Amino acid sequence: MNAAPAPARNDKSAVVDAAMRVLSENGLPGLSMRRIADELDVQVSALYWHFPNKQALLAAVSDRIVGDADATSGSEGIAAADAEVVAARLRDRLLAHRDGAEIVSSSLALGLLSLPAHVDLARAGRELGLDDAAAETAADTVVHYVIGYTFHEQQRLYAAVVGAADASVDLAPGQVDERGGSFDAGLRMIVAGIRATAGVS
Amino acid sequence: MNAAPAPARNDKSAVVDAAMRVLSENGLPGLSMRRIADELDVQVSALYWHFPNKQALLAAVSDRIVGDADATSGSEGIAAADAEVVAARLRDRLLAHRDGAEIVSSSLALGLLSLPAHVDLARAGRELGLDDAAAETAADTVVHYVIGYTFHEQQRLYAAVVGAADASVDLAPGQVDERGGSFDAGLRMIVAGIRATAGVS
DNA sequence: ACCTGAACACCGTTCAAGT
DNA sequence: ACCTGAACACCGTTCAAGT
Repeated sequence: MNAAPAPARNDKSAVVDAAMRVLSENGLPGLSMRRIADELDVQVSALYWHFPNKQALLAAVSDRIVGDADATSGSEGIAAADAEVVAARLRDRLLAHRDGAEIVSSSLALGLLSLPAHVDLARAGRELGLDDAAAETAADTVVHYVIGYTFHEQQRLYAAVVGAADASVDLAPGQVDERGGSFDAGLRMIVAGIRATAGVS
Repeated sequence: MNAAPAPARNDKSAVVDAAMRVLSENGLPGLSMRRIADELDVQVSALYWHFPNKQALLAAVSDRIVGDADATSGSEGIAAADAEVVAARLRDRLLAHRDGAEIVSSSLALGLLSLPAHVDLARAGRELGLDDAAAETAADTVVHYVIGYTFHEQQRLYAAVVGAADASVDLAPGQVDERGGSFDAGLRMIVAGIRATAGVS
């Protein structure tokens, strides 16, 4: 008999959905609690029922970016993807969302995010013959490289867009070019180092 | 005959000095234009005579952190420091300033900062036998690693300090430990990769 | 369980005007 | 050349209160 339409209340994941929409339209600088609230037709304070603070919400956004629960990480049954493939996949995910690398970078640094890719990378390292500690180090190294490189790249992309519309990028000392293949070249260097450390012939 | 005490007007470097002081006392989150202005006993708007915006001021702070003009970079006369030494030196500089890695990371991503260490790293790569493009890639790779690792580390340090005084770090899923030697291990892996790529025996 | 309304203590940036 | 004063359009967070 409860007839009233129950005016569409939100849950955690609806809030994250809204945040993803705001992110893709406004970027990280425009991703404010107020804009997210507006997207949901709700007061800002309502968001604080779902998340204790903005960083926690950003961590949930980060989870979504790197793939929280779906089929990216092949767990253990699947044939082990090698480090290069895992790294490239992580990069694609970061690039698929505006300012993805920066958001993930800060959630990770704050210890609010665990990366599925990190697990896969450590496993790949062990399969190459590294011991557990060295495999963790190798995974950290690759993750730092991927995020650092992609962060840098996304900022440049944004600056180029602004610059094209704005024509005032005289501050930056140039080279908006840089080969996309440069990512792969650096990645191959790191993987070569991992192999060398593991003593693979 | 101009007698009046000329009430201590500031220049660019005095503004950066003040910013460095505010940074070391309040960290990056507390580094606001208003606090810098207060440190100088000046109105906020006065800062905009010296710098067009906050990012430009942060770039000047970054220059200071990584060593803008002094004797860090051995230019060409001096015996070439190897990549590991250059990287360790960069890390020390970042660690020497609160939130140093994060500040430098964003200035770098925005293209507002050029790293003396990058030049040294590229030279080290060429000396190992890499061609110019590969040497640039190697330098980028090392820089991304050093900044990413140190950023992560500084955030953990801060979280640990806050957590100790605050006892509310239940958000972070643990491991504030992590060996300091892990940085060197990762760095050695990358350098091994550079050597392998260069084909050194 | 989920939200409103209002407030607090801040932000970066601009601009006319002063000396 | 360097700064003031005042304003504009924002922020994240808290909290009593509502349903």
